[in-house]
Amino acid sequence: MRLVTWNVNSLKARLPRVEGWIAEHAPDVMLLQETKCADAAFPAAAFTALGYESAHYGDGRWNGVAIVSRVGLGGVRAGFEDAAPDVAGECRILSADCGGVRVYSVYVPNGREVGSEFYAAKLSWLGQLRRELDATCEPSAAVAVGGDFNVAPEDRDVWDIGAFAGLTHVTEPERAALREVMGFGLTDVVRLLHPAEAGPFSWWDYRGGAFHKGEGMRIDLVLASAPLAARVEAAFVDREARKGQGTERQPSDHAPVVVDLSP
DNA sequence: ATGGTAGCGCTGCTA
Repeated sequence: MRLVTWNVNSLKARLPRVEGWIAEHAPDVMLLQETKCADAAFPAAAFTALGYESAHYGDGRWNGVAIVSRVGLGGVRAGFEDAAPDVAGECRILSADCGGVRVYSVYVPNGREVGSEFYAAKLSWLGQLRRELDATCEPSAAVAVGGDFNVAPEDRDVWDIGAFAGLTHVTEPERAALREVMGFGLTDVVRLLHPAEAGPFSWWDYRGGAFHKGEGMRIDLVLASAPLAARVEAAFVDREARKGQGTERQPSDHAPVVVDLSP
């Protein structure tokens, strides 16, 4: 089973690229983030035409998450089961059962500035994610939590840690909150299969030619429970999908993260 | 050089 997570930065703007990527890479389950559309505008028919079921949770201009599957799609839950008041109201998590795996598509808040109310909300959201897992699944089952975490787990997951002094995505509280999520019993499977290298990065700023300068970050993750992590045959970032700046159809600023699982 | 790009949508916010 091929499981993919991809922050598409507007599904409307990216649909041709997403369709093309599906045709070329034949994913079984795709976790999408930043669809930037309302449920009524979600292009479900485009996925149906390709042989996929889909579910979406979005309310308009920002955020929005989706799950697309050709191996079944049931038990869909939009949002947190028990949303705390400080994390309610944004469409950032969607979960479902696909091919025997409980999958979560997550879009962690960016945090904006360290110390801001948005930064506090990001830490709170990650805490809520851990509680969601505790309440809705078991680490002994096949569970995958994939998405844009907006946290670089280690210093080597950014191009130059010196450039991040005082900035979000690399602070210890963010990393500690991510570790709390993983403490549920989840393994970062790209890191599992790439134990010694920097990155591989999954996001590059649109500005300043960051992609071509290698100035990226690894913030899109697939976290798997132990039974699922044991099935990982490959885990990689498709950098090709980040290319094509200046062409008619722009790429997302994120590349797909691909995980291949044995039956 | 306090910039830059992309998306949404029409003014400025978000990333």
